[in-house]
Amino acid sequence: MRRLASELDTGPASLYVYVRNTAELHAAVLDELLGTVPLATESRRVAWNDRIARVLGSYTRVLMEHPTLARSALVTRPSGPNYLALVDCLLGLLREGGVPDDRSAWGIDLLLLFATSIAAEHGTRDQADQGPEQAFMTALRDASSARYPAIAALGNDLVSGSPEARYEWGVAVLLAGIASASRPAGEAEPSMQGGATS
Amino acid sequence: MRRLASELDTGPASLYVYVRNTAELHAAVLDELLGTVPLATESRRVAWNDRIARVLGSYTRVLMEHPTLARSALVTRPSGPNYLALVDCLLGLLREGGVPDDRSAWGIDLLLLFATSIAAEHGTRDQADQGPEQAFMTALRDASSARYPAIAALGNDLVSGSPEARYEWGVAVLLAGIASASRPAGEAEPSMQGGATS
DNA sequence: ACCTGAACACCGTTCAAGT
DNA sequence: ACCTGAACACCGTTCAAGT
Repeated sequence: MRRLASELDTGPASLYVYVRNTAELHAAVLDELLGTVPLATESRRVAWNDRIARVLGSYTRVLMEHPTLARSALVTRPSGPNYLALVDCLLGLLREGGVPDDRSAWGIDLLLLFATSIAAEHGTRDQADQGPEQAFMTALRDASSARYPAIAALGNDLVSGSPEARYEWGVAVLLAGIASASRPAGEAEPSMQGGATS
Repeated sequence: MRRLASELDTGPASLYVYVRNTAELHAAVLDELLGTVPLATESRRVAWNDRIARVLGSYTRVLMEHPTLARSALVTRPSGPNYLALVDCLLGLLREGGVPDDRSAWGIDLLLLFATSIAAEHGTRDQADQGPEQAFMTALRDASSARYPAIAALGNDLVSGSPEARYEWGVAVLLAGIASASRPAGEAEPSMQGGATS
């Protein structure tokens, strides 16, 4: 807020004429950036999974370059026009892939949550402290096989693979799971003791 | 920092003798809290998926009650003894379910990322402003069918279901996907142009 | 009516100075 | 050697006062 204000040569108070708080500012900026992600309406002759992976990848890349926005998007769900267009595009691709409507409705949340949280996690490390992911990795490597037998048994598998390969695999896992896991029955109409309503 | 310091009747500077920064403090507190999650070694005669869902649910519940820690865990990957015990337990359950080692090695990350980010997202809303999830939901409902055809086509499916039902389904999706999506070949040894190493 | 200076109530972190 | 008061450099948000 203060940085933006001084960039605009005013006091921070002036911003509150246009925006209610930081969350709303973040949401507005993010939606503006989302205007740049290409929605895969162009590419023909590409499998629907790959087109989803591509669109989701663009979204992830935008958030990766702006980790603050990713973290913000995680707590304040975006709902700007460009975000809705992204959702619409992904829903269309899932339908194209023959995923049943009720499954893609919930599945879209999973895909976007995954992309957003990966970006919030891995987003540009400011310092050269190489991140705490590495600390976790070495903790896994050094884990005593007496106390943590399963970790020790897995060995190098746990720390293998580039972040990119893991990301791609995550998307594949979600798509496979969304296509195969059926939704619980009787959730269309919330029950009398329902949780989401009111 | 300052709040904890004044709780301890000192200046905030004193804390830096025991802890390097806020992230490290958060990690230490979280690991302490994780000491309370019951690791499913007890329950016999329950399907492995359900036992995973149960353990992951306990983890999620802890984070839900401490949203700040959830957000912190998302950017600074925990690596304390109790977190490692949780990872070890989940790996054991996946193996018990017959999931191949290389898949469960990467799958564990997906499960924990999902739980952590759900908690960061839904964690105790401080105010009574009912959260921005609701704003997104109504945005979906009001989406013009001309601009967002796929959203309009899905209709009520998009906004159906309690958060709990969606969470449970998310875990099911991940487990189904992890079991079915094979890992990309040739990732065990990073290639010469590999990304994770160095 | 529209904008904003100045203040309020906070943060995390550092470091020189104390015991 | 171990601890810490006080300061530094920031935040987001509000509101009375200005034009």
